[in-house]
Amino acid sequence: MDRKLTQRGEERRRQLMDFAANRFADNGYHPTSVAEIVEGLGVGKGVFYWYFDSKEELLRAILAAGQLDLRRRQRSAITGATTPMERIERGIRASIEWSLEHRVFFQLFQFAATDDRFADGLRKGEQIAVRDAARHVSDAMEAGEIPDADANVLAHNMLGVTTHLAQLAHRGVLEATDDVVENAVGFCLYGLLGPRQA
Amino acid sequence: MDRKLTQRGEERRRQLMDFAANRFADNGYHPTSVAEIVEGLGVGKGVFYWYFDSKEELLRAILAAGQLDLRRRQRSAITGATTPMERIERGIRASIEWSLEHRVFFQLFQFAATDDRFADGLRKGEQIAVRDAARHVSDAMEAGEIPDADANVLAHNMLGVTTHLAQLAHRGVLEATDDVVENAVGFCLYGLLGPRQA
DNA sequence: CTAGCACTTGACCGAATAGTCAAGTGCCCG
DNA sequence: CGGGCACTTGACTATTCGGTCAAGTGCTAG
Repeated sequence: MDRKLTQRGEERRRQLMDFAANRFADNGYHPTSVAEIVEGLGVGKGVFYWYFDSKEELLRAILAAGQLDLRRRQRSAITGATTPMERIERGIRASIEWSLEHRVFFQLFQFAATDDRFADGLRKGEQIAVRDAARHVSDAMEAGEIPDADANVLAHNMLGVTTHLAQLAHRGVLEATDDVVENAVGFCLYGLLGPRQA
Repeated sequence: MDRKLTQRGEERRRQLMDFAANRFADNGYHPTSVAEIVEGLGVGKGVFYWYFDSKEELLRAILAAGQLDLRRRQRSAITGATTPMERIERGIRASIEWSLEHRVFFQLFQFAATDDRFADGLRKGEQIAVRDAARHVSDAMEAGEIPDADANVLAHNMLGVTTHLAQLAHRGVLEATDDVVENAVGFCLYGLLGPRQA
């Protein structure tokens, strides 16, 4: 759906995405009906289909917006870092912080990863972030800061740690205190460092 | 639902769980209807509701069966290990192997974690496994094999790595070769080892 | 052989569901 | 002021959903 939107239209579209994202995250994508969304905003059903072709397209739009925001955060986090390891550490921290701050997006990502209709879209964004991280890992290897290994797998390992931590925090299993975050960051960095040399 | 079942009844119940688990994993829980399940087995709808109170209870039963199998595998994997670190390493390997072998269960776990209706049930089983792992981590700390830290968080970090690895493999993002598994295991162990002492 | 219970059938129900559309409303620009 | 387009309404459709149930069928124990 690409329609000419006035400022008022843009605002309405944002409202729909915002409200739906919250309902999807809290109640689940499938159990949340289009009727529920428009009722929540107090508008007619036609409004929804003026802005989106389908419920599926709505979620895709929400996911894309989330990914864009995350990528921006990651990029801005590593500017100014001088060494590859510093870039990696800042990237890890930024990812954890963003995930903790954006519960709704994060939970939507988690769901989307389990549904083939949305997983492909996610993969592309994830791949970009992972490739970025893997590049810094490679740089660190070339600089002799860490031992050689498969940079891509290592990047994924770190993603696994950060993702799981955010999941736990959002599910209330543990509180994401500074200590816990430090622990996770350290786990990643020492996992990267690998066998103690000498 | 607890009903007296003959051998034939047990078999039918198993068939339902088996078929449904596959459909749930491939198509999603919500998009898979009870009608689809009974049609797939070529039986009437009443059969389904003879064995399960609801579609929700069916998934819960499937999840419980999967968790039981995983826990058994983990327990048997660490018997015979002599040191805490050896128990940890064997536990990690067992978890990865099980997750790779049981794609259907694994994907169902992933989905269930995103849905409040099922997440609580999962949590209990996960907590048991994590507590178990955390105990070995604590033991390793007391034995001086690794530096002191929050054993629970460390156990969760490892779970994050193994879970993410299995997810990637199932999504076809990367092949779970021996090298990749070794890399992940090493990442966990060195993450645990932490700062190089002297 | 028969009584009883485990199991099966499939039509049926009310309550959703995603999505459509003809008929507006109201803002903005010329 | 007036025409046109962005936007909104909400009744409507066709379909599907999870779940029920009265009426069987067929195995098995006595």
